[in-house]
Amino acid sequence: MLQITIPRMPAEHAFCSTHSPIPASLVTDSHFFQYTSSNSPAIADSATIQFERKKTIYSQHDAARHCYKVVKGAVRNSRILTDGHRQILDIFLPADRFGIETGDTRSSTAEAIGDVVLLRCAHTSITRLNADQPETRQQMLAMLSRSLCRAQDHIVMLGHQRGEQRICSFLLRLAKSQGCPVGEAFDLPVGRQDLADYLGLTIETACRILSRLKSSRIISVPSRRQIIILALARLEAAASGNI
Amino acid sequence: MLQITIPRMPAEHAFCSTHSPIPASLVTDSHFFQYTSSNSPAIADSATIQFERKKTIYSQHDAARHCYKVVKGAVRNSRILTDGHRQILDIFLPADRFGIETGDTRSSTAEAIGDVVLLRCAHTSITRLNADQPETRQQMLAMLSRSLCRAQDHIVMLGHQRGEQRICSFLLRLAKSQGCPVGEAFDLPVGRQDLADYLGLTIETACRILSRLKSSRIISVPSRRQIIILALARLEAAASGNI
DNA sequence: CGGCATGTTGAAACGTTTCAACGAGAGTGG
DNA sequence: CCACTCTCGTTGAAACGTTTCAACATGCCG
Repeated sequence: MLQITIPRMPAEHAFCSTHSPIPASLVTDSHFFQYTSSNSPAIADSATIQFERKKTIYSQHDAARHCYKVVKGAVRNSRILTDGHRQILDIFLPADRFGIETGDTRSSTAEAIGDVVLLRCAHTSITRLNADQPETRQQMLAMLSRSLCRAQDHIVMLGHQRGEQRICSFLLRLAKSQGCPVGEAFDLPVGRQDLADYLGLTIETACRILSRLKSSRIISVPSRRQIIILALARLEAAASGNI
Repeated sequence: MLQITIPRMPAEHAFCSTHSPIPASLVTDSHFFQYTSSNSPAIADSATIQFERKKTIYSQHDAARHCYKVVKGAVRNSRILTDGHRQILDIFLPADRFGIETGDTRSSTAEAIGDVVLLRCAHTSITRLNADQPETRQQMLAMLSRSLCRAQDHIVMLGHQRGEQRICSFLLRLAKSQGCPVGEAFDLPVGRQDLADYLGLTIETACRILSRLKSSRIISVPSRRQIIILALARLEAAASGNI
C-alpha cells in the first residue's frame, strides 16, 4: 500500500524556511524532536521517505505505528464523513510534525498533496526515547499540545467566522509560514477543493471569495497556486471581520 | 481569585455514572490517571476542589500549573474572540480530564457551568509521575490524544453539519454519556447560550431547532434543562443528516 | 487535437443571523 | 401574597451569506 522510497540525498529543503538542512548521516529519531540540527547519537529505524502527489501516507482505521515530520511539500489530514463529504482537519507544512496517536488505529487519513518528503519515526522508538530522555518526553507532549491548540483555532474559525474571514486568515497564515514579504508571490500549497474542505466551505464559495478579494485589489492571483498580497492591512482587517 | 474549598466528603457522585466513587483517603494524583479506583500509594499535593456556578477555574493567559478531572457537574472550555463573541471549545462532564498544557500560559478559559467538584493534579506531580511510571506517561499521551480527537470531531461538526444535525448529535452524546434510556429525561448541563456557543450557532437558531424537534415529536422538553428522547431512530437520522 | 481534471461564474433555493418584541421563571422586598 | 426586577428562553420577519445546480473556462497531458 505505502509508496516508500529512501531518497539518495535529503539535503535540499526548497520550501522549508524555518528548518535547517540536515546531512543524511545525521537524520535520526532524535532529529525528529529537534528544531535545529545537532550532533546527538544516531538511533536505528528512522528514515526520510517520499510520497508522490496524492499518495496516502496512512488511512483512517490503519494501525498507528509511525509519526512524521514534514521536510518538504504539504500533507493534508482529513476525515471522510458518512455522507461522502470530506473535512480537512489540518494542513501540515515543512517543520510540522504529525501522526502521534495513542489509540491502536488512525482516527484520520494523511495524504501527500504534492510530492512530499517526510522524516519518519516509529512509535516504538518514541516510547524508548520517552523512557530515556525527559526532554523528548516534554517535546512529545508539546507536540500534541500544539496540535490541540491548532485544532482549537480551527474550531474558532469554523464556529464564528464568515467565509471571507476564513479565507483571509488562511492566506495570512500561509504567507507568514513562508516568510513572504508583501508584494511577493507565495505558494498556495492546496487546490481550491482542499481549500474549501479545510475551511468548511464549498469550492464555489471559496472561488467566489478569492475572486472578490482579487477584484477589490487586496490580493492578486498570478496563477492558480500563487497569491500576492497587495494590501496587507486590508487583508488583516478582512481576516478579523472589519468591513 | 480561585474559589477553592476542600469538601468534607467527596464520595457521592450523583451525576457520574461511569466513574466509581473514591474514598477520600485514596484521592491521589495516581487516581487522576485511573478509570477505576485501586490501592496505589498516596502522593502529595492532590485534592478535590469545588467551584460555584459561573466561577472561573482558569483564564486564558494564566500560568498553567494544574490539570483537572471532573467528578461532578460540568465545565466549559472557551475562548473569547476579538469581536467579543465566545466559542466554547469543549464541555467537560464527569470522568473527563482537562487542563494539560505545555505552554506556560493557558490558551483558553475554563469555567464551572453549575456547581462543580473536581480532582486537581499539579503539573509538577505529573512531570514526576512521568519520569517514574511508564503507564502514567502512556495515560498522559492518551489523554491529550483523546482531547485532540474530540476537537477533530468538533471540527467535522462545525465544518460540515447543519444546525439541526449539530443539535441532534449533541443531544445523543449527552444521553449516551448519562446512560439515559429512551423515554427517560436526561439533564442538559448547559443553558441555551452555551449550547449555541458550543455548536457555532446563535441562541435564536438553537432555540428554533429545539422547538422544531419538539413539535415534530422527536424530543420533549419537560423543563429548560431536561430533555426526553421520544423517537431515537428519528433523532439519529436527523443527526446524520437524513431528512 | 481531444479528453479530463480543475477552476470560475450565475441565479435560485436554502439556512442562519439580525433585530425586535415578548414570555416564563426565580429571587427579592414591601 | 403580590409586584418588581433580572435573567433566560422563545418567536417573527427581513436581511444576509452560503449552497446547489448548471453551464462554461482554463490548463495540462497523452
